[in-house]
Amino acid sequence: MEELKRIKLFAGCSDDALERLLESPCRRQEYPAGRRMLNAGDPCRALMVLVEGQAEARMMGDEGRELLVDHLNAPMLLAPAFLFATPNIVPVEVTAVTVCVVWHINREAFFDFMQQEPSVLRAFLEELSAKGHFLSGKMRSFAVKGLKNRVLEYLEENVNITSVADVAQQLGATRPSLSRVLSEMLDEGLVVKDERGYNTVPSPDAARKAAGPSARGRTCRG
Amino acid sequence: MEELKRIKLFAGCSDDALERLLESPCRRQEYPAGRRMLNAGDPCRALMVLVEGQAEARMMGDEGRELLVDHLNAPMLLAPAFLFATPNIVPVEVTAVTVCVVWHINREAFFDFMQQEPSVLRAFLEELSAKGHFLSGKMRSFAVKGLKNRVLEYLEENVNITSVADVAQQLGATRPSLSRVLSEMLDEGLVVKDERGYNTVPSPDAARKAAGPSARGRTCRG
DNA sequence: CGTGAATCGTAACATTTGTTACAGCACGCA
DNA sequence: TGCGTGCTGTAACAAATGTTACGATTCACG
Repeated sequence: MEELKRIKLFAGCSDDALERLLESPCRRQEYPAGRRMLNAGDPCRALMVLVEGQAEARMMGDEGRELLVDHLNAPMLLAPAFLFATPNIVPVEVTAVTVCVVWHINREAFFDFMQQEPSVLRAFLEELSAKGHFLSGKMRSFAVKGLKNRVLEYLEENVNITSVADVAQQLGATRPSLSRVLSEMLDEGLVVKDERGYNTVPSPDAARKAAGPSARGRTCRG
Repeated sequence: MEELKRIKLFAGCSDDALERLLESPCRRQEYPAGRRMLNAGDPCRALMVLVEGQAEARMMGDEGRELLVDHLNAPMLLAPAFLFATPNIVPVEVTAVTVCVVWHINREAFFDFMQQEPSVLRAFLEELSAKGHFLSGKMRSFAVKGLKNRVLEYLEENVNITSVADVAQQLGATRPSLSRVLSEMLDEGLVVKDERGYNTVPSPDAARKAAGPSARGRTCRG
């Protein structure tokens, strides 16, 4: 239960309330590194709390395409957005990267628990909303942005690109394509490259200067 | 209040409970056809219930690209997934197609209301989960599917394609591109065209036969 | 019956991204 | 040191999609 108290969802509730929740059918499960914890299409009938370890969420597409959707680092919830969905299935597969510890908490017990604990309800709603924000941002990136703009977005939201192959999976592109685009963006002065990998330019002015006056004010797509 | 009772969210709660909710700061607002009801970037501090009319949710991208994300037909909630989000902003713009009537319900009052009414809490969680499902499905389509597969997916989830220009916006493609792809899919026997527009083939066997033996078992990507 | 608006199909070309293949380079290890 | 391994950059070609433009069709309306 000390494990569970580390997650934001349960930060605001009392110890005995949490203990009462754990009297419902729950289980604590360990997964070895590399083990698949959720398959795409699996039903999701329990609240899954990753309390230890790191995992990855991947989405499979036609023709063998694959997308690394998210890095999951404890403590956090797994697939909270699909717990109360109909049909009650997860669209991603979740794989343990390191050894993982996951609590499975009975859904109906958790529902009653939320109704009694305002802080838990609030936190869970915020969690779902964050997921919605995350997913709509991803959708926006893939639907209405080119690869170059996805690269810029990635560099704004993350740190340097140290592994081109890794980031290519997250951006839904192939490694050679991302490598080529990064080379072009280097020429255009949109990114820089140092011993720590690719990164955004230190100052926007430098970027404009490097790209030349003719490129001023345009977005990067040609 | 009779208007509000038509929505599934409030189907399971008593009349006087709903009346107490409406004693909090609420307002009922009418929008003329064509009026923008939510702008991308707007904060979302009230639960918005579309009780009358039809609207559209659009997402803008760089370089003038635009995506028709969803058709909104009363009765339904507007942007429920962002009500409890931080940052509390909506990523889409919502525009009235016909005259629309929208109730704005105080967020905190609704929060307390959910805590007292299990059926409302359950319905709201299901609503958020459905949104998550919807968004992850969209993301999947755009990230790991080609346009032809998006067309097939659209035809499975919807009716015939009667307006190429309309559907192109929903699929994140240009009208000429979708038109070309539809022509190719006609040749390949993946879709049929009649007086009601494009549609899926009546039976999968017919599709395989039309595409020829060499195409058997392959996904459609050229 | 004409006419203008809207929609559609289509063609030619440009841009983006995928595919495949290969060479360079760093790094660990025998 | 020498060798294999993994990651990267890059080139040449293929496929997918965007861009622009034009003609055909339909349909409401005068």
